[in-house]
Amino acid sequence: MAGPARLTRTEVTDDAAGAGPVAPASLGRTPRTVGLPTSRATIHDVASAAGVSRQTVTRAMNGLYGISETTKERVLAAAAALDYRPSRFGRGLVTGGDRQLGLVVNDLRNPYSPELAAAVLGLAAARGWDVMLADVGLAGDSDRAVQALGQQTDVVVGYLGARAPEWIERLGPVPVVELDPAGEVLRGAVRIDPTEGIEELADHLVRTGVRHPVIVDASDTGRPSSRGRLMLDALRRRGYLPEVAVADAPTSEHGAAMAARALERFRRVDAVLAFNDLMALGVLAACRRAGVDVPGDVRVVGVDGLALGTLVAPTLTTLAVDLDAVAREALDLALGMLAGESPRSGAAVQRTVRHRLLLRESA
Amino acid sequence: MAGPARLTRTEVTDDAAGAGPVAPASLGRTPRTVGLPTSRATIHDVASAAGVSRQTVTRAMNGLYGISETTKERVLAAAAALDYRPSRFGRGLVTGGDRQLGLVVNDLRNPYSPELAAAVLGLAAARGWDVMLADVGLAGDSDRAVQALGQQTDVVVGYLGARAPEWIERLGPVPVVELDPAGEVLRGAVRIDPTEGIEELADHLVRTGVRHPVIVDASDTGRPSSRGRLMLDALRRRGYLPEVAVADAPTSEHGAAMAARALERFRRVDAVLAFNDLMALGVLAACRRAGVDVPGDVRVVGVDGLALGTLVAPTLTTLAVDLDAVAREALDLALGMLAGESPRSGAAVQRTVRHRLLLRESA
DNA sequence: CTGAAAGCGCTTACAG
DNA sequence: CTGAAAGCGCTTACAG
Repeated sequence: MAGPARLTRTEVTDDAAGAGPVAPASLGRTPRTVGLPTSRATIHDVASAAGVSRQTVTRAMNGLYGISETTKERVLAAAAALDYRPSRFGRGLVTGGDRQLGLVVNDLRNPYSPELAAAVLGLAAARGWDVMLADVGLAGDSDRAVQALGQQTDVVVGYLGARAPEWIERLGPVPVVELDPAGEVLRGAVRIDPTEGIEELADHLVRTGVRHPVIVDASDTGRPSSRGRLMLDALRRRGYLPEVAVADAPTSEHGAAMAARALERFRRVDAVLAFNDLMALGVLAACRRAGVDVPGDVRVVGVDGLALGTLVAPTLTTLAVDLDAVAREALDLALGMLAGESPRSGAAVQRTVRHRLLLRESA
Repeated sequence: MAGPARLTRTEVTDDAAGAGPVAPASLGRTPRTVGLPTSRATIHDVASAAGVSRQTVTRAMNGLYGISETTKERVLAAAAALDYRPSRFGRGLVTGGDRQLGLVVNDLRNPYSPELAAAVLGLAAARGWDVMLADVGLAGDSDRAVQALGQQTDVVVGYLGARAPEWIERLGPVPVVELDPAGEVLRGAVRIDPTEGIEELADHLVRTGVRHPVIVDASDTGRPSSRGRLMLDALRRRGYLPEVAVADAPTSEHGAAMAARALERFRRVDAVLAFNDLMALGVLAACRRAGVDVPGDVRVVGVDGLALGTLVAPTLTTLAVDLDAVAREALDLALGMLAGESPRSGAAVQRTVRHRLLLRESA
């Protein structure tokens, strides 16, 4: 595999600027019309340029009735000449503006995030909402990103993780719907509950004759995750004594490494339950390298139900979460909070979406 | 593989509302304080509730100097009691507000989109910009989505595809930077040019002794894409006579289907160049099913450089795009246009980022 | 068909 | 430390 080579070679073929001498600071902005202010044109500028009043400009710009074709054209021409763009603030102040939804994801590079975002975006678009996105895994200053989101939007939905209490405090009165909350629910939340799915899975393992399952877990505390503990419980109740390995991050690399070690140490392993699909993909890779057949020798199961799981061979059996349902419940909750059903100091409110066993080829 | 089972079972454990009798319409919103208007509280409401003037409220809310601790506390208490949130429009009108970047992606479920979005988001966050996202592949009404984006943001960046001219027209004076433009550049654009990468790739195929390459292309016109034609040219100039198959969408399924057919019809195929990584992943799957070894029997190459390509076996050789560079050039261009370097009627402006051969295991 | 007035909710000088 | 005034850029009634 090639190393991280420098990929960039950028050629600039900038047709417009950069050729002539540098203009003095006061002329830094190309003046479109002599004598015009350098800042953005306002409705006022257009009105005086076209020789009409401000509300005539409004009529022309917004295609309203009650304006003659000729004045309309004159106004539009003036607007175009001035590069006029109505201010979203001026307009929003009087119209109320579009509803805006702030979506917090943890890392867009983790394939789970875009699948969730797609679900939220689709639903939001259908309702005429705009969506502002913040990635707290990517942003250097995630505090600022979250705060900005709160200021620019009507409601915030997303993965707040361990810092939820702090961020919710910072967000103040903004309605917040946490997705898959880690701790206590302060405002609104959509829980994603694997309990039943794990029971289904455990039954499936028994049914298919698995004898020595292993759990490849992940958590940043070093101790098993709650999901991992549920898996362990479900297996123990069925008479299994599974090993549990805990990685400090749920990446495919960690999944591969832990699976490789498990295969080496416990020759009789015949099933691996991974914390999520990404780790399970790593497990599949490790099996391949070790010459272990999946699902013949070892069954492999992930959690999340990513589309990604259908692109590999064998395709990945998984505890799937219906992200459209998560998005639906989240927006529904958010709308309710916005309407005042659960004010700031009101009781927390939550919904639950359950994982479901999605049998594909790997188990 | 399991069919599209219904994944959702949603249980509502809504703690707050829905228990008591339905309130009459006029009381639909829980009144926090008797006699208060049902709409959102304004700075005015807080001022009169706290018995101070509006700018004292501003001071308290924004943590400014020149306010006594006691009045500050009183104001903050009143604000909390009223669930007061400063209006983004009122504030934006006077402060100018945060810069906002509108990002247009084509389909968040295609792994290319989130990788691009992550790059743009990271850069935007570093500069203190907010990002609004529109998915024109997902949105029912993509026209509305694009227009809304133009109204709410300072600049629009993204994949406009075939409808670019129409949307740019609709966006009016909003600075627009197209990514990988399909047609003529009307405003600003970052081109992604595979020419050199394809030459590199063709040389690599010659060097590794490939004799019978096949191109698995995609385009919605039925005719080869420009990328496909470049591949064909490069191979012909080296004495190859490659078959070209054109799918109507660049999906892994199509990649698999076309590869399967090619492997069946042309037994001597020893390399497949796919339109993109997603198709190449399908090609890998088809090879596996056909019992064909990659890269031993057939070499497989994609285009894009998705992280996904490292999760499969063998890992995918690809013509990679440096999306951080794309994002950087796009924001740079956008900033320039915003500063007035390329006004509406000015010359179009563009940059170029080149693909680069990224050798992994599959070729 | 067009314009003078009022006001949306906030902040920024400026007085006191 | 606090408030009266002005104004940000727009639209919505209301007159003419």
